[in-house]
Amino acid sequence: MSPATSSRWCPTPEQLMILEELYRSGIRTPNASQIQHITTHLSFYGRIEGKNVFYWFQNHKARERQKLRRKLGKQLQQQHQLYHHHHQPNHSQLKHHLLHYFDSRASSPLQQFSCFSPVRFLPQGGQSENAPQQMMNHTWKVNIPESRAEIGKSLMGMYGRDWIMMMDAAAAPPPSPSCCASRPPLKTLQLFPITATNLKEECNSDSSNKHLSCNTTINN
Amino acid sequence: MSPATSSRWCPTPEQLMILEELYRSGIRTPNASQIQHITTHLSFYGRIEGKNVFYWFQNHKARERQKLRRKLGKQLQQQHQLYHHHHQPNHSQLKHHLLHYFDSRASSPLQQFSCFSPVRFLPQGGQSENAPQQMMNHTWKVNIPESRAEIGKSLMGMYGRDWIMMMDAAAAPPPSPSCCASRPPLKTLQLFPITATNLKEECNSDSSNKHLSCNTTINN
DNA sequence: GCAAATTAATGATTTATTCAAG
DNA sequence: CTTGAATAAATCATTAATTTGC
Repeated sequence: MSPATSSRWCPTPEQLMILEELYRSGIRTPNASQIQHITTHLSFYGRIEGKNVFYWFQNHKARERQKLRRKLGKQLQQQHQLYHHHHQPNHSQLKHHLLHYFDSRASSPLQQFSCFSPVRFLPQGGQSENAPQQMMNHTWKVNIPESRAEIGKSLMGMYGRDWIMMMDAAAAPPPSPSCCASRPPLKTLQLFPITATNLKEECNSDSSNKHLSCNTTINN
Repeated sequence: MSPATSSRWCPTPEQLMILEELYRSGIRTPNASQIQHITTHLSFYGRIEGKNVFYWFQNHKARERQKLRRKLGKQLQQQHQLYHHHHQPNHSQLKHHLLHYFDSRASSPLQQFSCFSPVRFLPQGGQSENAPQQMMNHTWKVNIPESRAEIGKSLMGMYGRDWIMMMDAAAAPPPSPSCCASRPPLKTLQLFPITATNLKEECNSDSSNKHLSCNTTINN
């Protein structure tokens, strides 16, 4: 029960706020670099690891989706029994269409190709171009001969397209590992100069079929 | 299309054979150490990475399961319409029971607790106790201060319980990276002195309910 | 007020499904 | 058509809210 023995990550309010803001700004499936940066940044507010960020986005996306799914289901059902009793336009399918909003590939195409752009917040200034080699974001085919002992804790994310490898960003143990350490708000505000492409979250029924038609025509 | 650019791993026959043998011997969900060892060993027969091993077991387990599922489904259905036409004993549930064979936690309990035992094959002799620190299998809370540049390619397996981190075992580039490089059989035979606990693969219908009862009574 | 007991949230794992190379 | 790779869905498990009886 001691905070050091706590088996799972307990996000501080600041961490949570930032994560949610990033999510709102369009990030759904951060890749290795993004996770690394986010983790580094958030580690300032408390202990955190890459996997926590990874999981958080995965869970949050899934749960927002299911929330929306439920809401839409109820809504459509209601609408249905109010108006036309027959001639059903296949609700589940419509729901399915709408839910494409949450697909990481479908949403925010910008974030798929620019590695760092969505996470422009590093408090140490925006010199993210100065230390690119720390990320080794290009290949996982290098031969590291023997220095096994100093691997980092690293992440295999069967995610971003290739397996992400990154050190745990939360190297510095924060002085107050317990939750709810309310720090000064800091630079949280300059975090999101992001061209939020297509978010909208509480999606309102329309304009989603374009997505789908695009998707469905691709395969088969 | 060139072997260096090939987008996905193409297992050599030897690699495949060994993997299947390991699978038959009871391994379903190898943990970090096991993946590491397997990868190291298999890398002798051709280029391979930890994630390949990881994926292979995942896919193989899933597909054996679905194969069995289909077979059982057909079989039961057939039996059903041959004999008693009514009084159905809930087939889907029975299938569900049988499929517990494939659950990594349910099967081969030995492999869950002994890290190295199922993979006792290291060709360099069984001195696996001499270099334990290369695996860092105890904690993911160490601080690696700055040596980011020499991370390995590492794996985050949201698998064994904690995130596995391991170097890619296939450090040495094999002379013939193309598939189907038939090497001499080598020590493939001394690989499996494993106490195969409960395998049986082509499971024959009975004896599976114990599993389930054990599982269901635990939670709730 | 305050713990024990319940319930709700959510972090972490595992399984199922889908995509796409060959 | 097979199967390696990737993603989404379902599930498990632990922590936080909340309720309840005292």
